[in-house]
Amino acid sequence: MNYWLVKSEPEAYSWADFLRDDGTAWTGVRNYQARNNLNLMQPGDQVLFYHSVSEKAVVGLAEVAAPAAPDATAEAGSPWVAVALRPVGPLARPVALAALKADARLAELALLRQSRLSVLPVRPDEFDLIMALGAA
DNA sequence: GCCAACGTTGGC
DNA sequence: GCCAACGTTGGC
Repeated sequence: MNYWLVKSEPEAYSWADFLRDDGTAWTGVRNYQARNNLNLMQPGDQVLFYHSVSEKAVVGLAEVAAPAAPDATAEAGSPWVAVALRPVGPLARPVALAALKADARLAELALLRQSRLSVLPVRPDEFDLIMALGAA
């Protein structure tokens, strides 16, 4: 079991949209490093859902429903892939970026080190801590 | 709205 | 193969 974090601008595709759709194909990733992370995802992996830009908080938990497959929104023959994600549930309390930065135990969190990457790995200890911070 | 970080493109 | 120019992302 591995842990990940995906980012979405809520104005483009929000957690509420994700719940409404009861999951979605995570298409549109056009960065090789992010793609490599998508390729490493396995069904059942847990995925933190992060709202970037306007909210800057982890808002929910998703899981991988299907592994990487060619991204249907990309040109045929292109290297881009998508995984299927399904919602697990919202965090009782969103965990703000500021809270992540404030916790010394998250100093190595990939999100903080590579703020522009949209699909990031999360260590098990980091995942547990973020889930604890997001619990009621 | 600005700017830093960083990936990509294209000229040489 | 290098590097300047440029575009995009995302925090502030």
